[in-house]
Amino acid sequence: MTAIGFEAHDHRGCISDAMQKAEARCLAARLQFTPARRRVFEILLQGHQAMGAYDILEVLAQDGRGVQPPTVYRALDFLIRAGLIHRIERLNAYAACTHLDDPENPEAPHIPAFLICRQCRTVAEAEGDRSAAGLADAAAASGFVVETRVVEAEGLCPACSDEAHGS
Amino acid sequence: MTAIGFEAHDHRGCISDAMQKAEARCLAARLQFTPARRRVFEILLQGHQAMGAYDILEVLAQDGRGVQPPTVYRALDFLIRAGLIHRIERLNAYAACTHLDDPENPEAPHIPAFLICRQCRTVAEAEGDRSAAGLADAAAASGFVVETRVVEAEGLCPACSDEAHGS
DNA sequence: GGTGATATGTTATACTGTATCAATCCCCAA
DNA sequence: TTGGGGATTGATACAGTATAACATATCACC
Repeated sequence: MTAIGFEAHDHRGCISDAMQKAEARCLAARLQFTPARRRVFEILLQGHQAMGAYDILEVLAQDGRGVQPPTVYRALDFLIRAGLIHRIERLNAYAACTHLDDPENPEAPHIPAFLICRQCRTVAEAEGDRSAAGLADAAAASGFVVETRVVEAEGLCPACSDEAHGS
Repeated sequence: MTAIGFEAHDHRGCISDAMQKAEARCLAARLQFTPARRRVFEILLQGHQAMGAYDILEVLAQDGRGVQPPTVYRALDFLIRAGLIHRIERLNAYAACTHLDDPENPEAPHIPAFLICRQCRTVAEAEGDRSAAGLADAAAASGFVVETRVVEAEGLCPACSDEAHGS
């Protein structure tokens, strides 16, 4: 269970890697990875931060593109359906998926669990399958049919936590 | 792990029970359970459904009270801090807590997990401590300090599921 | 009775998301 | 080549969710 996002890494490579994987994924699934969608994905890759739809809108505006909310929401919808990004319910925000690998089974949407720093908004993504086990039990016991899950924790990331302690 | 909400029960008794427990809890914690707060809690107890803040506002309006959004949000904030209700992130909605018991340790906020029916909006609340275990592992591994958690599953409750199958 | 903390009233506004309809693009078959 | 149909984008307007800011009132407590 790795939690990318709180560790130093080659960010430029990380972005281009993700873009390539996204390309491959859309190609394989016959999804149209259009410029607008590509750009929104790129913006979300810039930090490992959650961004609101209107934050993205601002960046797009700086590009000189059309800047209506539906444009952004459509791109976000697409990226979510394609499994390239996730919605962070707690923040009403969106973050790029950091588990684009899985060449074996690219279709299977994983069950993500998020660690959200309330201070710097950095989001780390962990596999949440184990987290989901308890839910599955409760659901099974009551006859509830689970379709989607949300597992999120909010708190302080290592860096902001250190800062807070003045260390 | 019981999931109240999908089972038949004495609803009137369920409401008055909850009100009494809430009274006791606020008294013990020296919190002011004012009429406005009491009324909002009561409204949320009416169904085991999640209600939006503006849904509650409508009901309050029928009472002939002041009907500004801040009134409702303040009451909701209070009830959440008091542990009497929970916010359902997935729905931007609020639901009364169904685990007001725990006379041993009323202070300790439990970790709730919700089963949300996307059709009838009924919300069942299960203990989510096990669900949180996986998250705790991931957090510990990366040095993340968890403060709050969100564990929610959306799907079909037994009744709506049966309906869908035309049985 | 005075005082400070808590709670409520009121107005305005910010933030988040969607409905709707028109225009465009692009693949592909006839 | 042409045109038909699905998917995408543009653009306007609006719906739904939440909070800022300031004034007023209430209450516990001294």
